[in-house]
Amino acid sequence: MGLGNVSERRSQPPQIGVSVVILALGGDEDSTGTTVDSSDAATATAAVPTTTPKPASGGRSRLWLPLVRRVRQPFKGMWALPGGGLRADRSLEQAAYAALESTTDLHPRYLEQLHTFGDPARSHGGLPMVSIVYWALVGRAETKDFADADNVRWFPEHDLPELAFDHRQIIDHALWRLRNRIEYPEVATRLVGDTFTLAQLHDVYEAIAGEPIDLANFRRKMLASKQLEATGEKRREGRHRPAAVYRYADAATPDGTDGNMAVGDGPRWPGRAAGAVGAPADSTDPAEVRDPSDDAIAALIPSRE
Amino acid sequence: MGLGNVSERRSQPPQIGVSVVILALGGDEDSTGTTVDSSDAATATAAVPTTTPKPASGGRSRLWLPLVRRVRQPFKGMWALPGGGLRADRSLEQAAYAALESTTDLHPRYLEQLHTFGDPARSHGGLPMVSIVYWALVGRAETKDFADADNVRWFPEHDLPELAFDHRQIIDHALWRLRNRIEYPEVATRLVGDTFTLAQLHDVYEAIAGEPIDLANFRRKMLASKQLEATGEKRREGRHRPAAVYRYADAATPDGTDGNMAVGDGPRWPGRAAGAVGAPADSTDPAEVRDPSDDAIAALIPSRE
DNA sequence: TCAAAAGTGTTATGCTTACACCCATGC
DNA sequence: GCATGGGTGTAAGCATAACACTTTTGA
Repeated sequence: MGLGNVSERRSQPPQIGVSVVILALGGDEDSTGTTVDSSDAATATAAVPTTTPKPASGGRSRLWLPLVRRVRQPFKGMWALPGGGLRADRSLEQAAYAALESTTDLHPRYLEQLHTFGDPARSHGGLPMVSIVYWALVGRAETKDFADADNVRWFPEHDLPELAFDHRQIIDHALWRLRNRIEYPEVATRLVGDTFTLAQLHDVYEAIAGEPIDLANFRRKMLASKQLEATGEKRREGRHRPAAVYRYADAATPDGTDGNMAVGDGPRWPGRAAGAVGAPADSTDPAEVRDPSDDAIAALIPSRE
Repeated sequence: MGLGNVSERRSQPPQIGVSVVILALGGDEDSTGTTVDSSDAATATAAVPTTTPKPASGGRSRLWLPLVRRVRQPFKGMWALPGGGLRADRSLEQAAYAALESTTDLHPRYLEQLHTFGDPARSHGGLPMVSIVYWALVGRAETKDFADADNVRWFPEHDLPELAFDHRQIIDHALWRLRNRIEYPEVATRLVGDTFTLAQLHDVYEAIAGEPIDLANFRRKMLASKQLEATGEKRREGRHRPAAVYRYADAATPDGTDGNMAVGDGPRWPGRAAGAVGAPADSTDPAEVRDPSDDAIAALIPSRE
C-alpha cells in the first residue's frame, strides 16, 4: 500500500466498504451435514459444534454465520465478515447484496442496514475506512451449498473464532438487532421459509431468544395476532401426528406497499428501496411498525388500537 | 462543479457526508409566528420557538428542529438538515458533532447514529453521495441562542417546510426512532434536563408520543420502574403546590461503563465511543437494553426478570 | 377559602403464565 | 394400545386504563 506516511493517509478521503452479517438457522450438532466440517480446524477454536448434544425441550436450532478468511494484511489469515467496496452507481443495498453474493453465492431473504462504523481507529494503520454494515438472513436449507469452500466457513453464533477488525462487536450488534426484530414477520419468515408449522416457528423463536418459550402460549399468541394464515396443508415433521402448515398473512403495510426490505430468492432489487429518493428503506421505517407492543411508551398511551 | 460528465462522475468514489437531525422540546404556541405559514414562510426571518419561557406543566409541548437554508445548488434556497463532510481522522460521531456545532452552536445532549443513506438517486445529478445521519437531542433552554441566525430556523415537527433532497424522509425516520427510544432514560433526560418533576417528564412523554397519557398512571409506572430517584427538592412550576424533583437513578450499564452515547454540555467525546476499536457506540448497543419490555418476543419468555 | 396542581386509591378488564389435559397418528 | 408430539382449556396473578378522590400550596 504505497500510499505514503500516516499524515498523508489521514488526508485521504475515507474509503467506503459494505459488510454483511449473514445469519442462518442450523442444527445444534452437525445436523445439516452442511455445517462446518471440522477438517480445517487448524486455525480457530474448534468451530465444530458437537459440544452440546442439545439443551432441553426441543431447542435444537442454533444460529450460524459464514465468515471468510482474509487473504491480505491486516489480519491476514483471520476470519472476517464478507464485504466489498461501494460503487458509486449502486445503492448501498445493492452493494451489500453484491458483496454477499461474490463471497458466498447465497441470496439473502432479508437484508437490513445495521450500522455504519467509521472510527479512525478501525483502520489499523491502513486507509481510513468507513464500513456500512448490513445483516442478512438466509434459510437453513440454503446453507448447504457451502460445505467445501475453503476460505468460507460457517460458525455457530456461540462459538466464533477470533475475528479481524472490530467484526466481533459488529456481529454482537447484529445478533442483538435480530433478537429485537424477530417479532416482525418479515424476519421470522426468512428464517423458517414461506410455510411452516407452529412447532417450526416456535423453534426459530427459541433459537433466537436463546430461552425456552412455552409452546402452548406461543401458539395462542401467534394465532391471536392474526399474522398467520393456515394453508390447509398438513406436514409430518417426525413420525407422528402431522401439524397444520401456516404462512404469514400477507404483510402489506398500511400504506399499500408490500413488506419492504424482504429480498426475494433471486438477485433482484426491491422496488420500494429505490422508489422514493433515498427513502429510508429500512425496517426501522415507520410503516413497518404494525404491532407497537414492543414499545414501552405505547403502554402508557390509553386509547391505543 | 467542473467534474466532467455523468459517466465520469459515476466512476468517482462516493462522497461521504454526515447530517444531523436535531430535536428539542418547545412550546406549542405558534410562538413567534414562526410556525411556517406556508405563505412565503421561506423568507420570514422570525425565528426560534423563542424558547417559550415555560409551557409550565401545561402539557402543550412540541418537538422542534432547526434547519439550515441551502446556499448552493442543488436545492439552493431550500431548507435542509445541518451537515458537513467527513474528515478521515475523525470518528463519525465527531463529524456529526462538528457538523452540528458549525451550523448551530448547540451542543447536543444526546447523539445517536440513525441510518446511512446512499442510493445513487439521492445525488440529483451531483456527485454520488453517502450520508450518514445522526439524530440529536438538545434541551429546550438551549434553543434560545438562535433567535437571529438568518439561515437557520426552528420549525415545529408537525409543520415543516418543503425540504431539500430526501431530508423529509430522514426526519420522519428520526422521529420514529425517537418515539421508540424514549423509554431509555438517556433519551428522556436529554430533553428534560438532569432533574425534573414528574409533570415535566410527563410533558415530554406526551410531546413525543403525540397522545395524551394518564398522569396518575404515568406517575405510578415511572416510580415503580425504580429508574427515578428523588432529589429531595421541591420545585414550584406554576403558582401552586410545588412538586417533588427527581433525577434518573444513575444509569450505569451492567458492564460498568456509564450511560454511553450521552454527550455532555461541552464539546467532548465520550470515552466509550472511542474506546473499543470501532465499537458500535450506538444506543442499539446490547448493553443499553435494560428494560426489554419493548420487545414483543420477550413477552413469550417465561422466566424473565 | 378557593383554584389548581400534586399526589393516592380503587376497580374492571385483559393478558401472561404455568400446567393439566385431550386428540391424532404411526408403529 | 401406546408413545409422541399436536393442539386446547383454564385458573392465578399481574399490569393497565380510567377516573374518583384527597392533599398541598399560593393567592
